[in-house]
Amino acid sequence: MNFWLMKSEPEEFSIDDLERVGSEPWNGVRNYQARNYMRDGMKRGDRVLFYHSNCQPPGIVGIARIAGKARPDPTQFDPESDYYDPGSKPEDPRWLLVDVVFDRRLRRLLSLDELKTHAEALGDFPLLRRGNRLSVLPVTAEQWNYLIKMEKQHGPA
DNA sequence: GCCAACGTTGGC
DNA sequence: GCCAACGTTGGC
Repeated sequence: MNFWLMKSEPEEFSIDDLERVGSEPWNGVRNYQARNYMRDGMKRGDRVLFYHSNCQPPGIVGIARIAGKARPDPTQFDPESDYYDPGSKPEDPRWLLVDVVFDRRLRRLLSLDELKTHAEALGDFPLLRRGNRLSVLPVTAEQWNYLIKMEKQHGPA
């Protein structure tokens, strides 16, 4: 089993939305590296840290699971979609999605600010890398366990 | 709203 | 294949 962090802007799709719908096709990923993580790295049952980005405060808010292996993202073939890609052929889809299933909310927000204060313990945590903009990031088992321990402790004042 | 970081595009 | 221009992300 692998661990991941996936970003979402809560104004677009929040952990509340995921809890309500239960499962969401993660469409619209149009970055090759993120696609490759989904295609090559994700399997049914993988665990996901659900991260709220571009909001105040940004941070990890919940946990989700991956429902199954990546499949073609239908929005790439829809001319009406913001994610339409006229260069992608149905017989050779360029873009993939995975289905993300709600697991639970965190007991408390693990804010980006707080995560930064644990940068040393987290080691090379991709979210904290300078200039990182990827919406799908790998997380190690050690980082996962550390973050879950953080969740169970009291946060900063 | 600003802007640093960085991916993509397209002219050459 | 280089690289300048441009677009997007996302924290601040």
